[in-house]
Amino acid sequence: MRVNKEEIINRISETYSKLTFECQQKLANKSKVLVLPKGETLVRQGQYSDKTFFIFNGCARAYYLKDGKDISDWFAFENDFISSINSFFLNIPSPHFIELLENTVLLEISRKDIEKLSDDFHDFERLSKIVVTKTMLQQHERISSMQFHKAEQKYANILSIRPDITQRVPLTHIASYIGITLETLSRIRNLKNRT
Amino acid sequence: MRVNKEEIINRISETYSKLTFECQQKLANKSKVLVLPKGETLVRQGQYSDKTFFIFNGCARAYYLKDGKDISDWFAFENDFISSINSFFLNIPSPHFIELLENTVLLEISRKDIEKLSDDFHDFERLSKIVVTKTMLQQHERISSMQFHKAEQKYANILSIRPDITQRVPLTHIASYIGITLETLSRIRNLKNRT
DNA sequence: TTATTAAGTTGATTTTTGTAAAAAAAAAAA
DNA sequence: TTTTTTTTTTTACAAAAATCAACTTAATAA
Repeated sequence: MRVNKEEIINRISETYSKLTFECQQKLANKSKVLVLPKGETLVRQGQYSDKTFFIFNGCARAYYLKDGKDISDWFAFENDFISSINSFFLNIPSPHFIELLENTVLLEISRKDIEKLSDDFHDFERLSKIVVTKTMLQQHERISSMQFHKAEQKYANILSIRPDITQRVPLTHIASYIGITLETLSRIRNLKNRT
Repeated sequence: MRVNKEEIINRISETYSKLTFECQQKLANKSKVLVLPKGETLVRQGQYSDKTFFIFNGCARAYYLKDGKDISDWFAFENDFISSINSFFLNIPSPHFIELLENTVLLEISRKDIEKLSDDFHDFERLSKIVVTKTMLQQHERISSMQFHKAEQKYANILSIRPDITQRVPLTHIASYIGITLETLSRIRNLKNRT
């Protein structure tokens, strides 16, 4: 797949917060386009990951293994950013894996370069603030949804936020993401079908 | 209680990200020190709240009423910021109340002024990014803790983050914050005592 | 295509937690 | 202090969801 780096950066600028031409160019110098197949692992548990990834198209998943169980922590679709957030922000070994759930085109940027760009360009600092703020608001939403709702309500909630998720993400991952077992999710869905 | 505004602003600058003297002065012009007693309500449900509050000392709680039940959404202690996050960032009527759990000294700043300061000062933009990032990381931590842990582990978790919370916040609020009932929390605490 | 593996469903059972109501303890007010 | 109110604990019971195991369906590879 042929992809143009400038087009990706332009999309970031349009989606989050406008960047000057100069800043976009500097970002282009520092970033790398990756075109990768479904199943590819971007980050492994235990490894330091100082990269953040912008999904141009496709989708990715962050998850961790807890007592051998696979627990999904985050999904990112087109126009979302994803990183191993603890490793990226706290500079510790990643507790997460990140893998691609579809063939995906993404832009990779390192923390070092983000820091440099944030130092040099006020508008880049703003963009990164806006990205973080959006993530923070999504997490807040997710906490509300988890805090005193039944499994059925949590599932309804994620469907309302992303109606196509069941077409793009295996149910096991959706289940662990909302904090229920696959079996419980399966039952919920069957109740729905019968009505 | 006598409190010096410059001292509060200096503490913000030291805690999160250094502000130039000029920026600190501008912030002083725009902000207001509040000295309020325990029990005071800062924000009511349904009201637009475009303020953020920095807790110099004391503590505050954001909560909402869901089917008549009081559910704690956030606690803020000294050196934390608190706001009705949906109202503040999305400019919608607040789903939350915010109340003080102790006699509290705080600094109030409006969104309009934060935006202006962020436009005018790169270092203020950076500070606000850092505040949001810290909140985002705390929420991430909280999600992990809620996702696949039993009530007991969730309680252990909050205690490890803030060991003095049981001395400062009624158990009802701690329970709803971690998404369990007061009765369940009470059972957990008694199991602990017997070992 | 067939074989193999992965993903999702179903049922029986157990564990965990919520609900409701009452009692005890602690804190605040008179 | 005594009274009143708030907070926390305790119990019995019900509901929700987890676990375990078997089975079905779908997807992938040979």
